[in-house]
Amino acid sequence: MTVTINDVAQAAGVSKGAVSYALNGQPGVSDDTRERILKVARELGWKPNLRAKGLSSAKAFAVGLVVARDPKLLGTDPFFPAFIAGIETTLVEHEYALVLTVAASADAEELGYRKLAADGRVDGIILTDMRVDDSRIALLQSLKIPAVTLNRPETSSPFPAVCMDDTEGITAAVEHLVSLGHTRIAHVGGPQSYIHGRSRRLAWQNALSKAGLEAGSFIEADFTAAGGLAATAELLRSAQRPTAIIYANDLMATAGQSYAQSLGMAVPGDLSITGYDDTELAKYLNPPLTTIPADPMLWGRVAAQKLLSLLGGAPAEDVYLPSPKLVVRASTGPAPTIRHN
Amino acid sequence: MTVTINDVAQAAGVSKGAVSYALNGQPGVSDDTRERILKVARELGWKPNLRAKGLSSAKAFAVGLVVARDPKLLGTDPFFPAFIAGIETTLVEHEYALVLTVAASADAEELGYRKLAADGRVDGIILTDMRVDDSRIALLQSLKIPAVTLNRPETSSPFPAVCMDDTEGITAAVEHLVSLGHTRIAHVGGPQSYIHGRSRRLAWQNALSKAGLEAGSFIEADFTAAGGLAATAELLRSAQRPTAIIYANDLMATAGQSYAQSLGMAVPGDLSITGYDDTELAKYLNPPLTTIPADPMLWGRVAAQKLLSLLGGAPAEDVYLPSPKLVVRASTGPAPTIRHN
DNA sequence: TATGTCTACTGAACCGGTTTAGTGAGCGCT
DNA sequence: AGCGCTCACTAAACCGGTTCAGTAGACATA
Repeated sequence: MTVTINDVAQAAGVSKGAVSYALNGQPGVSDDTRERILKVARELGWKPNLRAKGLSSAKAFAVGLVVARDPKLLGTDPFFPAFIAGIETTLVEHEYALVLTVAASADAEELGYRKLAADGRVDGIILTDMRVDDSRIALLQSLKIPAVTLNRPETSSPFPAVCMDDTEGITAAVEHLVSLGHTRIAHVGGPQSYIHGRSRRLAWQNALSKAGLEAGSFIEADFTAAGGLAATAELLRSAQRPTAIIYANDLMATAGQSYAQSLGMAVPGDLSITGYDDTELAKYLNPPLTTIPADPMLWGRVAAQKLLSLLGGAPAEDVYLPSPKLVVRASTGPAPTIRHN
Repeated sequence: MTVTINDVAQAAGVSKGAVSYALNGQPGVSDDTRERILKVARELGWKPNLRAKGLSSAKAFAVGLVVARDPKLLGTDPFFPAFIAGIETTLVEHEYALVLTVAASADAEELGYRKLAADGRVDGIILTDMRVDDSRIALLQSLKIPAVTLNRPETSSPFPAVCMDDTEGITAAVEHLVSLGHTRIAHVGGPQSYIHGRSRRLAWQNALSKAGLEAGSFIEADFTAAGGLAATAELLRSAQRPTAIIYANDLMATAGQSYAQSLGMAVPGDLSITGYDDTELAKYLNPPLTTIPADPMLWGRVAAQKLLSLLGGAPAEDVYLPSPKLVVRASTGPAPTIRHN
């Protein structure tokens, strides 16, 4: 049936061991013999059996990703698909596979990691959506499974981090709005338990104070359209109605924009809006959305590279990716001169 | 270190074989012995080694999914994430894992399937986005790997199909628009090389003729926002400008709606719009989008169930899921009485 | 009592690789 | 010539399960 290492050994007139050495580039065979073995293997069309390799070398040749999201909301998340595509571009080059787990609850998430480890499904894991005080770091340490994190967590982590600074983009958004004359710039953020939820809020806050403006209104939402709408409604209802809102992602921004328009407000005439992610839809909205690209493909590609090199024994050094730059479109404009409230 | 079957055998005072029989519920051991072995295994905290199991039983305990999409557009696809989540809900219950491959080109896609098979990474595969004359069916047959397909392909396929009829929803959309007085109902479809691209167009076409209307304008787009916009532009430019457009997915509908609005048209005053998918964003748009839910979660769950039962030796019978019903929102309304063209 | 059958189990082969221990040949050195 | 060393390779153990062939003992049957 399928050709095994034994067939190759027999055909080449050597032992299994010699074949193994020859094919793994290890010493123990002469150059002549090695070449002969390789030739025979090629002729026979031999492919190492991954399962056998895995058993004897205690490796899985796969990396894992656990996506913890409400499955109903997962479809609207522009990050993961592209992120996974990025991971894949690296993995295919190294004969690795991606094992994906989706977890709906925190318990399921932990179980997901435990199972991947216990079953030896993966050799390493990519941790995304880092949280403040993230318990997964200790978990993976106790499971003795290597990992890389997206951005460096605040708690000490032995795992290398692949970092992409989001403060620069948010800061640029604030400065852009300030230059347009806005003074009431609100922020609709993601959950503050996520470090990217926090860092975006802090960047917004700092940029405001740097511009000499008083603290703006902040509402903690949840990255969903529903949450973005609710937050927007609350902001527009308030006495100190903002003239611009910086959203922590495009989805909330889009929902907010639609909501404002449904109230009869003009965007950007009455309200300027910025998002984060630069989803494909952003430039096709009416008006097109000013936003900050997240480049999840690149992030995935580099994270996988880092993980593989870590598995290969490389030191656990952080990687820094270029900060994404603000993309200005038509959802931001000069601050209204006449106040509507 | 980790406890193996040998440890259990030794502790229970029996042979490896007996332990294997006992733990797999196979005959060959008495009830007394079986119970004793199970007890010892439990006490020792034994977990079968998946790699060893895989090697000796020639199974991977995993199923595969190859997603063929332009990675840049993948993020906007609401289908896959939820579909994958659905698959997962089934797999976790059966100790199976999901191996995900992302392919950017047709070549990469075929290579993806070949690799999954050659490496024995998976025991079965779920085929999505079925195409007219889909070469993957023959490919998987030649690779001797079981599969299930989403909807039944037109070419003969030995694989069970998990079917969700989309014609009923599209038909309902046409009828809904007809009842609102529309007579020029256009369709912006997906690539006609996909069976769901075709079936939606045919459903639209048939519903029109059934309503006694003349054939409407059809434009083949590509399920992307850019494509939706371009198609909409073309339709609105034409002499026979439609008063309603049925889009094959929400993304194109959203882009089309924004475009029409940017031209100063009112939705639904001047133009009624329907989508397909019922993405989370749909109900938060301005106006909220009339659309047809796709329920990818359910689809994924059932597809995985079907695949696992197929792997278990069950016969390859098709499964039929309930047809999704049209969700009417504010993007559809009475046909304009005064023509703008 | 001799024979056959069944049950309950053992020992070993097997899956297809990796790795370790061991061996014979060839070589340099004294 | 004799010693030790390295090189190139083999045989076998090993990873941790499954499964097949064989066997001892209990029991029924003629």
